[in-house]
Amino acid sequence: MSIVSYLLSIKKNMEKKKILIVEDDQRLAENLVKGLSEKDFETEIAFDGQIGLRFALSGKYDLILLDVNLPQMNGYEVCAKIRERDRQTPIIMLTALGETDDKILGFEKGADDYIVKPFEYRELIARVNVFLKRAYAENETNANILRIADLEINFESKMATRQGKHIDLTPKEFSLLEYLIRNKGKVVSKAEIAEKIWEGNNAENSLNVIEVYINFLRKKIDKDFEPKLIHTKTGMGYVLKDE
Amino acid sequence: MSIVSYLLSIKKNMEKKKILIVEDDQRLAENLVKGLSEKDFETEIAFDGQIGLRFALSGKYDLILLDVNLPQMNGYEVCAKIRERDRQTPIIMLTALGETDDKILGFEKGADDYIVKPFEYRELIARVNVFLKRAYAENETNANILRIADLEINFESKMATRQGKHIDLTPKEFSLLEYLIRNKGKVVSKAEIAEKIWEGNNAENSLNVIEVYINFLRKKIDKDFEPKLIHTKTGMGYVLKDE
DNA sequence: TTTTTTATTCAAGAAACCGTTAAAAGCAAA
DNA sequence: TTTGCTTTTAACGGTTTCTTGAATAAAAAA
Repeated sequence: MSIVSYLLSIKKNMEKKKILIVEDDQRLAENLVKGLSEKDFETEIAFDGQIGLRFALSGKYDLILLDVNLPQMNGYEVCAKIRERDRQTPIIMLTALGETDDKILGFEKGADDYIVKPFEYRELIARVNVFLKRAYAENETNANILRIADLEINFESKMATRQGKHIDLTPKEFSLLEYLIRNKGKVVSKAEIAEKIWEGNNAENSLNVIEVYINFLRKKIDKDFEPKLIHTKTGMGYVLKDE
Repeated sequence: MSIVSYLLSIKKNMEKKKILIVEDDQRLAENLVKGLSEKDFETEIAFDGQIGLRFALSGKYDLILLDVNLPQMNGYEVCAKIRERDRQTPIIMLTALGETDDKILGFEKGADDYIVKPFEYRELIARVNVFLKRAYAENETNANILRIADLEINFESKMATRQGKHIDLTPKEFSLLEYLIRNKGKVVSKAEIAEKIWEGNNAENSLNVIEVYINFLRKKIDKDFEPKLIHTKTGMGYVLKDE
């Protein structure tokens, strides 16, 4: 399989990737949005460093484009603060400064790449793809079974089994459980779940549907088994863990 | 922990990383070896594309530096052939060609980065570190953790542990403790805490809630342990320190 | 030492959050 | 259209978390 068709096959399987653009130059920001949308990325813009940081920490982006010269808080600072909490999400710095010292500073603060303006879109997009491809490849290592304790889900049959017993799941139940397994050990907030599984079109109020679905899942995968796998962290979210 | 000290701590823990240099310009190749050895990398050189490819496929390298203009087989071809077998190992292309088209071609063939000669060593090394850091971080479930003495808080599981014992915290307790740890060694006033953790909407009078929460924390993280970590500076505020 | 200020602790009520049920709404195949 | 299944909404009770005020204790000032 060629690299190109490999990339295409990835693109097809994945939901749209979300990119956060932190950039105060409105014209440039809009151009970025346009360029990235054409390539099927979802984008959001933050016009200053402080807002950018807050957005970035929401955890809903797959990659962050970060300008250096920003109002409120400069890009290096934003980058460092993001990295205090989140070492995962790729950060590409975007700036007019082309001096090596500036680049080194960016890398020291935890940036993954550093693109000097003016740049060509094609290059930007190529670099974005490098990091997304890697991030994606990591998770997808061996294909179609995910496990935790004696519970496993199978993507081909869209079924779960626990202690070898088959469990039927509806599509929503399946994707919720998938999300929880992919994040096992990590507390995921209802906002996060709404974002990823309910497409974010949920207003804040209607997080109740998640509670209901957690309840469905518990009945199916925890009720008749030990140990319980779904745990509630009141005020924070849910975790799937084996304890 | 700062990004820099984090990187250092990784460096210390890991065995030397092996880098393959595929480059026919002998002078440049030797300079690369020298520059990288200084930073504690192990290197091997291949002077043409075919040999480079054979070395690369041996799977023993952590990263590959790949020139484009090579005898026998050019760098794009080598890159493509490596990627047929191995999607993992990071490849950084190294070339005098700075045209966007060339870069795009490199990325299409599966390169991860593309550095244009002449370049500064510091930048090269920074970029090498980006990819090694990521490759390394994957394996180490490198959760985001803050520490002081034998106490740590984990942002993923939203739990604290002291002397290896798990401690459950409520959301407010967690963010208060986080704030104290981030400011360890520094006396933080109740006004400051109110501002950051209670959103400042508290009038001055009701600082009592903070005293109550400090008390909650003490019960959970200090009561059964030595040494005490939360200290009161009457009239000034609280400090978290190890003494 | 006494007084005054500041901090700790406790208990109880308020508020926010979660689990559960039932019923309505949506949807697709028969 | 009817049927059967999935998804969503709404309501209510129970639980956990948060806040408050008052009593007690400790520290600083007089």
